[in-house]
Amino acid sequence: MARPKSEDRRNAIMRAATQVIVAQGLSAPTALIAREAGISNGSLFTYFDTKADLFNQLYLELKTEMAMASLAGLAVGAGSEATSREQMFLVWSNWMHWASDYPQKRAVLAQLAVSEDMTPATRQAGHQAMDGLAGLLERVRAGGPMRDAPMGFVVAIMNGVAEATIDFMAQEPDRAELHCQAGFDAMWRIIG
Amino acid sequence: MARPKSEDRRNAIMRAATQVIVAQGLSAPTALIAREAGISNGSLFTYFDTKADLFNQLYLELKTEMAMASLAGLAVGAGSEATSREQMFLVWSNWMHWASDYPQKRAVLAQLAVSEDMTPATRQAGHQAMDGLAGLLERVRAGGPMRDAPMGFVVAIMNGVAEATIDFMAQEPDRAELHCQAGFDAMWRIIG
Amino acid sequence: MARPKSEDRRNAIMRAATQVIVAQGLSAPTALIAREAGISNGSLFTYFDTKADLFNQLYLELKTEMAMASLAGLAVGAGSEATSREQMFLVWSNWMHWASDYPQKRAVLAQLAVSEDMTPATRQAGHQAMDGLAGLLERVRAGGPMRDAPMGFVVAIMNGVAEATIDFMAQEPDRAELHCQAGFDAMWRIIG
Amino acid sequence: MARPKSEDRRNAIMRAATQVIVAQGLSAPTALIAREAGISNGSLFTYFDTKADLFNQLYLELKTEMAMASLAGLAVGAGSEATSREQMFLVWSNWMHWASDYPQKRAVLAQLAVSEDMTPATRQAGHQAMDGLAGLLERVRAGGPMRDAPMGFVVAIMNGVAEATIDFMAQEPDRAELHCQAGFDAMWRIIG
DNA sequence: CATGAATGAGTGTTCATTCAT
DNA sequence: AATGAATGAACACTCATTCAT
Repeated sequence: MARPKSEDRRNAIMRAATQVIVAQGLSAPTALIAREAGISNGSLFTYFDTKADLFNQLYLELKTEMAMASLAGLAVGAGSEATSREQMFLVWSNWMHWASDYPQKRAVLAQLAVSEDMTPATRQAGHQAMDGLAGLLERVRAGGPMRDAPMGFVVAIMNGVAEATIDFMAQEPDRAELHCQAGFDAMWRIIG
Repeated sequence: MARPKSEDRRNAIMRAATQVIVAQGLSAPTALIAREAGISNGSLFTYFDTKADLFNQLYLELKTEMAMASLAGLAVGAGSEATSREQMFLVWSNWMHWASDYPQKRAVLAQLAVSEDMTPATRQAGHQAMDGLAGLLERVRAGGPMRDAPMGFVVAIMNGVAEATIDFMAQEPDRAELHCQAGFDAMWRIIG
Repeated sequence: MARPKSEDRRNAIMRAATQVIVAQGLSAPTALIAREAGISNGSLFTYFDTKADLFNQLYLELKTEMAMASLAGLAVGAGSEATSREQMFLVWSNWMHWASDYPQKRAVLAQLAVSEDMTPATRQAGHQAMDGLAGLLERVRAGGPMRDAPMGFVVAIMNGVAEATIDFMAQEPDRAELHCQAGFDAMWRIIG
Repeated sequence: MARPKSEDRRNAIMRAATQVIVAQGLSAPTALIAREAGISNGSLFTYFDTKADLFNQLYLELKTEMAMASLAGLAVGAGSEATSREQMFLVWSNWMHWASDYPQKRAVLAQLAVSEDMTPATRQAGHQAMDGLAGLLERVRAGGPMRDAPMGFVVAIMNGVAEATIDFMAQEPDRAELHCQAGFDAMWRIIG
């Protein structure tokens, strides 16, 4: 089958896109991304049909990575001893630290999230990446002050608090853990 | 440089820019904005040096308008009889309803806020528009659970909750007042 | 009204397009046409929406010019003393000599005629340019051996003979008049 | 260079090229031709050095096929009983019907004939394919009204009439035979 | 100051051809 | 020889900005 499409190259493009978007925004030329990835400009299009396609896939990949990191260590079964609050804190902490550890990825994710050319399908798939959290969050909400609010509203607020927390952890790295905890407390006061 | 003869024309451009950005995003051509404003494409540049300049000024104008609307009816002196919570709710309610009444302006504001070409100066000035709230917010925070967190963090979280609330008021207009109240309660639980 | 769109520039583009197409064919870059016309590449698109648009207009212009030249001196009224044959020869002679005098225009016309991006509307309009000939040709056909063939067939054959004649006039310029006459005789034997 | 292993593959490419050119014109991608032929895009270039090479060979092949079909049944020796007119009509009829039977091949031939990248050598060879007709045509011309015109001129005119006839046979299939005859009559009136 | 034509750098994408497998 | 990924030149068209009128 001749030279097979290389997973390495695909990843290199993703990595290059992330860096270039951080530096230049979403309007960065595809040619620059290609160069950064060490391939020819034409080659980019054997891996992604269009620039928008690349962006959609990049969004999904980053979102999925973030979700996986956030959900790490979360017991899926019912037999867990941990309280909801403890579980929630685990997720929150994972989330915040992933964002702190990969500020570029998080920045690009934020830009892509508001980009015009994210497909509805992509957004849909992005939400699903967080599905592992759904049950837990549902249980928490049901017993808290927002029990009557729509789930989407709760999620949106949680996201808002999370974004703010991440920003401040980045702004004051020395007090990152403090902010992480403060953000969680705030969030918990809302829904827990 | 711009030495506008007509304030009307400047306003027309601002209004046109808002509409066009809603429809096409920030990459909308200046020529389209000019046409929508009923002027020639060249004329736009006698009112704004560059496209980025227009965007910066538009951002400031919208942000200021939002701030003015939010702060309406807020007693500036210390002699007010209203409690902090009551004052805060007034601001919150004003804010939410401005956003509901002018969804286009709010949408554009949101896009501009994350745009690469907002200058630091613009962002700075944008914050100042909210200065009228500073004292009140300071007082509230000082007595609440986030008394040890930096002010910016509190503001950021409040913004996050506000954005989520606005979105849901728009999504379910019939239950807008409910969501407005729920959003406020959430916010108050965090800082109040 | 600021600098008005200049007819001179438009003509310069048409002329440049003709030359460039002769040299490079229809796949010639628009940038080259622009350069040849002494304008910037962007300017070309203020006069023509697309490359195809330019080609359509060029086709029409050349076809019209050819038609005008061919019909020159043809009496339109019924009072003409000239026989049909004489009138027909006049047209034929005009036609052949226009093609001989402007070989580039004729060559470009031939290329455009078979181009994929000639609009049906353009072809339609192109036919109309020859309308002045319709009545005469109709009369000639009605009295000749092809009286029962569709008019379009007659026209097509006439065109075929004309093309062959033009080619040979160009190939042997010294005997151009001879070939012109021979071509006419051939044509006349078919339809006259 | 091409050292084809399989004549079948070569033919498949030729066939595919014909179909694709009909659908998309000469600017059709080689990759599409390859896919249509059931081979990889790279393989195409082991059979043909360049796209232009493929087109030249395709032209020759089609032209030769058309010539073979046209000359079928034509007695080569001098002993034939048939008159020149009868022989000529046989050729004409063969020609017209080949074009009617293989409209795609004929359409592609027409496109290639005016293509920029037909080499002089190819055109030369194309003419030779018709050599079998030369003697007959020569004899006809010598006794007809075009006896003084160059042979090439006669051929060109005959081609022109033929093209027109083919077009009309295709346009009105019901009256194809009529047009075939009418076309021949016209042609014969010119040279016979 | 208003107009809108002029400018030309910039960009996503295509595609003939090459070459590693 | 066959495959199909890699290459990179090419190109139509856009658009912020300038400038002649």
